[in-house]
Amino acid sequence: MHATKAATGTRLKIMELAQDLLRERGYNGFSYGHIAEALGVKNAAIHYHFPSKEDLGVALLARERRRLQKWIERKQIRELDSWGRLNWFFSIYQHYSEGGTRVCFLGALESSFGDLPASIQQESAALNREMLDWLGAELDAGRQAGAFHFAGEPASKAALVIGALQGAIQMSRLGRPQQLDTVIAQLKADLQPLN
Amino acid sequence: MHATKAATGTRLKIMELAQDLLRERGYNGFSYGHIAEALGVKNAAIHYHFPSKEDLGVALLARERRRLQKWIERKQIRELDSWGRLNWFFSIYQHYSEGGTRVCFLGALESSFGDLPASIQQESAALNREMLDWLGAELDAGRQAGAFHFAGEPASKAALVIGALQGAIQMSRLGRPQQLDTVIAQLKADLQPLN
DNA sequence: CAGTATACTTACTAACTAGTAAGTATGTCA
DNA sequence: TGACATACTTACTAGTTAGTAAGTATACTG
Repeated sequence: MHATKAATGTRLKIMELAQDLLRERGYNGFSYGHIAEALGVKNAAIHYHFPSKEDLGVALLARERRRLQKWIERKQIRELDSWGRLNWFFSIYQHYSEGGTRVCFLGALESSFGDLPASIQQESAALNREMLDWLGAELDAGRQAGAFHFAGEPASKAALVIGALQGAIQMSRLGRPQQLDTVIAQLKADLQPLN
Repeated sequence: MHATKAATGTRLKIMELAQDLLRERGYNGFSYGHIAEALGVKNAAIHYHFPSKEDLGVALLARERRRLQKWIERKQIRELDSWGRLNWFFSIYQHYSEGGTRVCFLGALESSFGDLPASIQQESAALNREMLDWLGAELDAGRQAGAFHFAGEPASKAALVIGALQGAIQMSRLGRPQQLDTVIAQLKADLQPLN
């Protein structure tokens, strides 16, 4: 009596591999054939678990949204201070980067946004909104507590921070693997209280 | 006796259209067929001007690099003050965005970077380097002149700014067309001298 | 033991992809 | 006038794509 079907684990393996391929080559850069070959099965096996590529994309984004919510609600995270939670948020992107070989979900999807299925566009927008909302509230609370310093609206600063992380992880692939860490250090310096 | 062949202008039209498609749908999201159909010619006509898709991509990036250099060297730009040049740089991205429908060149290419031809990867890296170098020097000079205020290395701040612009232009497509302007306003607020 | 669900494989299709070879219309120039 | 270059078209190929229909092996279940 499982919550989700995972008898042989193929479904999970497909998702893991698809996620890596998506973040390495973009939505139009990977095929069911690539996944099938890497897993040693036929492409029809992938269609059995995810009838269309759209289903697979939506499943990946929905899982990432669930993960983000779980992370946010986790006791270990909630017990950290403002800087601790911010560093935890940065570490998500550092993990995404994997040494400058991959980008984050939204960065991988946005560049081909124009011909993405509507459901994937919607899931992307929802994930983006959830990240912006969380970080905005976090920056707001941290500034009120004196942990952060910045001008303007928390929502604007949150957009800047997430945009910078997304852009930096992409730049890291252009022969500049240290770029993400550099930008994170700069973001932290810019948020430092004045004295 | 022309510098470049442009008798009927088809070559130029191809580049304009390819640039729009690239920035709307990514490198793997547009085909010679799309360009040919929109121009009312056959796909072989595109191959006549650009034998391979790689040639077309390289031509687009090389042109963008030339444009950036010309812009930088232009007298009108050189005569502006630090904030004037920075605003001019921001306006490039605002123009790129076209109301939240498209992203910048590097953003469009980086998400499928893994399976891009080597020559396109190199041109992308060169364009990125040139932008970072210019903005880094600009921020350095502006801070020394007292026009800007920021902590840390100019190169790091330049990476943050360009990353934020690249990320924000992508976020603008996720149902948040105002996101680029919001981030630009925040970047400017963060660079403001303290008193 | 029969029936059913799961997790596939085999074998296929229609559409699209970049790219090519050969032919043609038009203009330029000696 | 004739040779040549430019800018295409026609007609094609080989490979890849997402997706489907029908069959099969295995395990569970009443």
